Amino acid sequence: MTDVSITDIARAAGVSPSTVSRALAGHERISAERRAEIQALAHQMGYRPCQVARSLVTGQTRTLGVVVTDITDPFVAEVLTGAEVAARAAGYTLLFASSHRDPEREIEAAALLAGRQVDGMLVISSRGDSRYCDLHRRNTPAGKGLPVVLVNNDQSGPQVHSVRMDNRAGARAAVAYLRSLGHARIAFLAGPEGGRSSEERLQGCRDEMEASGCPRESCLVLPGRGQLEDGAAAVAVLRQIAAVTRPTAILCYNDLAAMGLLAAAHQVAWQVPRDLSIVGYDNIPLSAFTIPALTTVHQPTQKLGRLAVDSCLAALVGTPIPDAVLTGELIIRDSASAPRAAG
Amino acid sequence: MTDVSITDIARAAGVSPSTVSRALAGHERISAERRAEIQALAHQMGYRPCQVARSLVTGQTRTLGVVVTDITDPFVAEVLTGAEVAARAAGYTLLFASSHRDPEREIEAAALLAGRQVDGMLVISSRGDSRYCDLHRRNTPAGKGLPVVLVNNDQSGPQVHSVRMDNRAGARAAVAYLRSLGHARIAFLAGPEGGRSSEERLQGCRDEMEASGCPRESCLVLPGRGQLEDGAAAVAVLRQIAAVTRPTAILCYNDLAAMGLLAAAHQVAWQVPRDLSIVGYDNIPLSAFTIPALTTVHQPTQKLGRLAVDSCLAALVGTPIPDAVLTGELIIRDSASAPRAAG
DNA sequence: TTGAAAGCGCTACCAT
DNA sequence: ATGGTAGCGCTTTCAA
Repeated sequence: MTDVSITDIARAAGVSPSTVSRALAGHERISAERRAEIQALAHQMGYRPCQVARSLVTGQTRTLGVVVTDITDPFVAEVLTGAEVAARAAGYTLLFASSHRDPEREIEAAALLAGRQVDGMLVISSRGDSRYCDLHRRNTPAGKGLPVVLVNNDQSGPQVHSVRMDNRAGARAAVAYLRSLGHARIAFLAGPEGGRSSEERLQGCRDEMEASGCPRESCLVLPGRGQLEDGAAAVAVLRQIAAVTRPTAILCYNDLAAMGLLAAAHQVAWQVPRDLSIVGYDNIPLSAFTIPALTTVHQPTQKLGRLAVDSCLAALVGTPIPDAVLTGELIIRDSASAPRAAG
Repeated sequence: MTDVSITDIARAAGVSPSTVSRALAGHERISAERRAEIQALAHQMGYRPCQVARSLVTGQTRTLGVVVTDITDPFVAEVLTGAEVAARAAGYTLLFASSHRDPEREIEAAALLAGRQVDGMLVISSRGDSRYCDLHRRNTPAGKGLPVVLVNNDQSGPQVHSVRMDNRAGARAAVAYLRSLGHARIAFLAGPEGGRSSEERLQGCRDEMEASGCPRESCLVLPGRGQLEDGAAAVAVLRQIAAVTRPTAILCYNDLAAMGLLAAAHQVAWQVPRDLSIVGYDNIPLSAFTIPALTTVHQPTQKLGRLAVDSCLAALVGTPIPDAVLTGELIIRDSASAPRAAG
C-alpha cells in the first residue's frame, strides 16, 4: 500500500522492524543515536506510515465522522470550520457526509460513517431521532461504544452528547429588544419542523411575550424551513392580514430566512425597518452586509464546532465532559426599529 | 475492532472464514443456499465489515480526500455538495480538510489526506502550486500514483487533472452585456492573487473591451480576495476618482464580493444600478435575494463537483477522461442597467 | 464448492 | 536496547 514500508527501512538500516517502529514512534527506550539514524533514513527514503495498517492494530482510526444537514447553510459551514480546526489540532481527520436535510438520509449517513470505523461522530444540526442510540453501541477501541455528539439537538442519552445554544434565552433577548422598541405584535418565522432549536426559540418568544405583559399565544407563528425561500411565503401570509392587526416585527429562525424576508418585503415595497422590523438568528458573516444590515442573535458557531470535537474526544478517552450550553448575544444593527405607528 | 468478525460467523455457521468472505462478497462460486444461509446469519449477528482490514488487503480505502480553501464560501460549499453526492453514489466517502485560504496549509492538508491513504484527491478552488505533482507519485493500489483533480485551477500534469470553468468566456459575456448597456468605463474587482480564475476572468474582461472597441487596458482592476470585505475597499478607491472618469460598472470576481460592494455602495448612498452597475460571478443561491437582485454569471457548481469526482474515479481505474471545461451563463437580474449619463 | 494458509503493514508483547 | 513473533480482520491464492 505504501511504496516504502517499515520493513524496507529495517532492511536498509540493518535492524528489525520492531526497532524501526519504536524509533519512529519515539515510544520505547531506544538509543538516541539509533533513533536519529533511523528517523533520518526513514525521512530520506520518503517513508510515510500506512495509517490503515496502524488502525488495524491499534483499533482506532483517528478519524471523526461528521454528518451535516446541508453544508450550503452558512451556519453549518461555520460550525464545520470550527470542528475541522479542533479536530486537526488533535490529530484527527474528518470523514464527511451530508443528509441533504433529509432525516432518513441523516441516519443512513451516520451508519455509513460508523461502518467506516470512525472513532466518534458529530452531527451538525441533527434532525434525526433517537436512533443514534443504536450507533453508540458500536465497537470502539475500549469497547466503550461510539461517542456521538449532536450539535443543536440534544437527544442526550448514553454516549450521545450534545453541544447546543440556549435558544430560549436568545429568542427572549431578541423579543425583549423588539418589545422595548414598542412592538406589540410580533411574529416568529419558524425553522424546520421537528427541529428542536426552532421549537425552543418559539418558546423563548412566548416566554418573553408573556413576561412583558402580552398574551403568551399572541406570537404569530409562520411556517418555514430556515431557508431563503421562506421569506416570500411569510410575506404572502402577512399581506392577508389587515394592517392594524398585522405583526410589526418578525423574529426569524435564522439569518437566511431573514434575508429571504428582506428580499420579499422589498418586492412588495415594504420598507425595513419602517414597515416591518426583522430580526435574524445566527449572525452569519453575510448578515452584516445586507441592506439594511441585519439585527440578529449571534451564535458562537466556530466555538460550537470546537466544543463538539472536544466533547467527542473527551468521551473517547473515557472522561466525558458535561454537555455544553452556550449563550447567544443580540447584535443590534439596522433591520429593526420602533414600529411606524405605535400600537 | 468490530464486535462480530467474519471468523465469528464462520464458527457459528460451521464453515471456514474464506467461505464466509466469499458468501458475503457474492464473489466466487458458492452454493446459493450456503450463501443465503451465511448472509442471513451475518445479518442476524449484526455483522459489519471492518473497512480498515479490508483496505489493508485490497489496497484501497474507497475514500477520496477533499481539500477546500474555505467551506464558508458558498461556491465551495456547493461544489462540495455535488462532490459528496457523486462520491457517495460510487461508494466513496470524503475525507475533509480545509486550508483556510492559506496556500501553505493547502499543501499541508493535501499531504495529510494523502497520508491517510485516500484513493484520490479533490482540491476545490486550489491556490496551491505545482507541488501537487509530488502527490500524484504516491502509491496507489495499482501503483499508478494518487489521482489529483483540481477544481478551478488547471495545474495540469501527470495524474493531475482539472475540472474548470471557461472563465474567460464567462467574463466576456458579462462585459459584453455591460457594453451593450452602454458602459464604457468598466472595472474588475479581482479575486485572490495568484488565483487562476481571477486571472482568466480579467483576461476575458480585456478581451471583450478590446473586441468592442475600447483599449484593452481600459479596464480598471481593483484588488480583492473574493470576500464580502472587498466591497468597502473598492468603493473607497472608486470615490477617489472624479465622477467623469469613474467606472460606471464593475464585474466582481464573485457574488460574495458583489454583495459586499452592494452594501458598501449603499453606505455612501450610491444607488445600484443607477449610480453603479454591478455584476457578480457564481450565481450562488443568495444572489437572487440581494437588493437589488444580482446580475451574475452562473456557474454549474454542483455539476463541477460531480465532474471532479467522476474524473478522479476515472483516473483511478486507469481510464482518465479529458479535463472538463464547463461554460457559464449570464443571469440577468437587476443590479446592472444603462449608465446614468451616457458616456 | 470449500478449506488452509499466506500476507497486507504495523504495533506490542515477550524474550534476550 | 533490540529482535522475534503474534496477530489485528480481511481477501485471495492454491489445494482438495
